[in-house]
Amino acid sequence: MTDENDTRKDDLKDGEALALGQQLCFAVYSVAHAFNRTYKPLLDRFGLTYPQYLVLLALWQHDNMTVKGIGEELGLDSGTLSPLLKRLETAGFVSRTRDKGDERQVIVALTEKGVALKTEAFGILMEIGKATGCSMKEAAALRSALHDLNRHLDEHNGA
Amino acid sequence: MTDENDTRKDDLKDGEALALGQQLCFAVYSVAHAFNRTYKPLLDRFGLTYPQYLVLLALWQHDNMTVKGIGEELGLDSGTLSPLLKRLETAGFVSRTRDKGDERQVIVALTEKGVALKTEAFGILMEIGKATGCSMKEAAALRSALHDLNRHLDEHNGA
DNA sequence: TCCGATTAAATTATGCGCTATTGAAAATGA
DNA sequence: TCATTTTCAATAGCGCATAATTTAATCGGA
Repeated sequence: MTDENDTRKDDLKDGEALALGQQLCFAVYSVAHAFNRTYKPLLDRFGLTYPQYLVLLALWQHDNMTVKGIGEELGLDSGTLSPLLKRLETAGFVSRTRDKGDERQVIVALTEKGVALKTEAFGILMEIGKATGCSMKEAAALRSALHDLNRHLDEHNGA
Repeated sequence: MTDENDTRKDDLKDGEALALGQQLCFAVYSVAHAFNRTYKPLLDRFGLTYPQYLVLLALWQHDNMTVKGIGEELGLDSGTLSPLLKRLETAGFVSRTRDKGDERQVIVALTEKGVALKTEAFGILMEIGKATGCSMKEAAALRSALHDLNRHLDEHNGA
């Protein structure tokens, strides 16, 4: 599959690029699923899904965000977030109120229960870091490589 | 968030483990989405979705697989695959026939159109490898690190 | 042979994610 | 001022992902 007659230097041969792109995207795909499966049993105790947890993570770092702000943070749009946030509201973790100044905007804020969950979740979710089986250094390097990859893909897409 | 009084050696401090696990899982989550967005416009030309493409990739490497076999390859179960394979069948890329020997099993095979797509898709999907912006070496290292991570997470889950 | 257990696939229900559309509120501009 | 454009959120429709249930076929032992 990689026997193309392409002898360019300083660049990927076409076949290699194809094979590698496939392997890389599939590896990312698999790991994303694996993370999901790892988090699920832990989050089930709180009645949370993984993306819901990501939204709470964002709010724990910076409370009172608009839907758009959360979307930019996580790379999601309102079509995904609106129903998700309603479920978080129903579950009592966040409140959704229209901004007085600009009534198009919905401000999402943590409730007391949502703030309390941060402390509660800390102890339980800690084991994920250990489940990765990585040393600090490895994990940091991997995270950095993923950020670079993300940036390149975004450039290729959006630009 | 990381100011725990934990001074263990040779292991992650709790706070660091939490922060890193979060950053790592979020980075993977983001890159998976980014890959999806990158592939989508290319696959749209063939009327394929990303997971459908992954199924075809598996079949291009090894034709005539059972649903279970495909599921093991991709980490998906019949709940995901059954409707997906029906759509691929409707689109004319694969055929689904019961095994003569064991009628519980459904053999998924490429049609002529499905085989032809491999050649056709090659040229178009090649640019993904380049979109990663990685050198061969970087990509290979990243893929390897992801495989390790996947293995660790799987061990942590299934054991 | 018959009965129970196991296996394979499909089905159902819930939730995520994207796109496109809608509708309302703001900002812009003649 | 009034009309156009832009922005933000919500909604509907499609497809993926998982768990739980259902149905059917195979295999094993009495």
